[in-house]
Amino acid sequence: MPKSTRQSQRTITHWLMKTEPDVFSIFDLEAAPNRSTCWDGVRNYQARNFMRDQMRVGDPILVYHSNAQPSCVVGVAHVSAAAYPDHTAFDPQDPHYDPKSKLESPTWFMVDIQLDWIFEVSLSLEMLRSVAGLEKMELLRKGSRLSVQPVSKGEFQTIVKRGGKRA
DNA sequence: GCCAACGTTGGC
DNA sequence: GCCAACGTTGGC
Repeated sequence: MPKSTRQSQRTITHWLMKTEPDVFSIFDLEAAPNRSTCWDGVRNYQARNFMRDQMRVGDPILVYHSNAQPSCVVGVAHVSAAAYPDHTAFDPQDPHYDPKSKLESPTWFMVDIQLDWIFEVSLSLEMLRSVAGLEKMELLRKGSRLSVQPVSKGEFQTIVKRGGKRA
């Protein structure tokens, strides 16, 4: 997409973001200053484009624990800062270092997210597969690997309703 | 640990 | 531009 039209028509307003709880869990997010963090380390172009070109401050996010036992949607956050360059790509010591990302023309971007609430009930993939209205959800597609992905408003509301709010 | 499904790389 | 080889993600 040409730069001039990158941000023209916005079609997505709700999101799901994956994190491995062994690396950074929703409880780490809860414990972070201001219950917020920069979402660094995304190294996939489609996911980057979503963050850079579509996400806006305030957009709601489902937080998903991948590589967990079982993997679950665990709570709700929102975008608290729009996309800016991911500095971890510039640092040779960082595991997410990428030499092709230059200070003057960064390849990788990140947003900040802030926790809203943790679900009373974690929602596993197995459970979500049985919920009416989620048949087309990207997360439930076989082979789905996108770490930042769109969620429809309906899907979002259905999931939030099931999750409840932890006391 | 296995392996399917993807994304990226690089030879041609 | 094609595509085989390779690396990664992530459920199970």
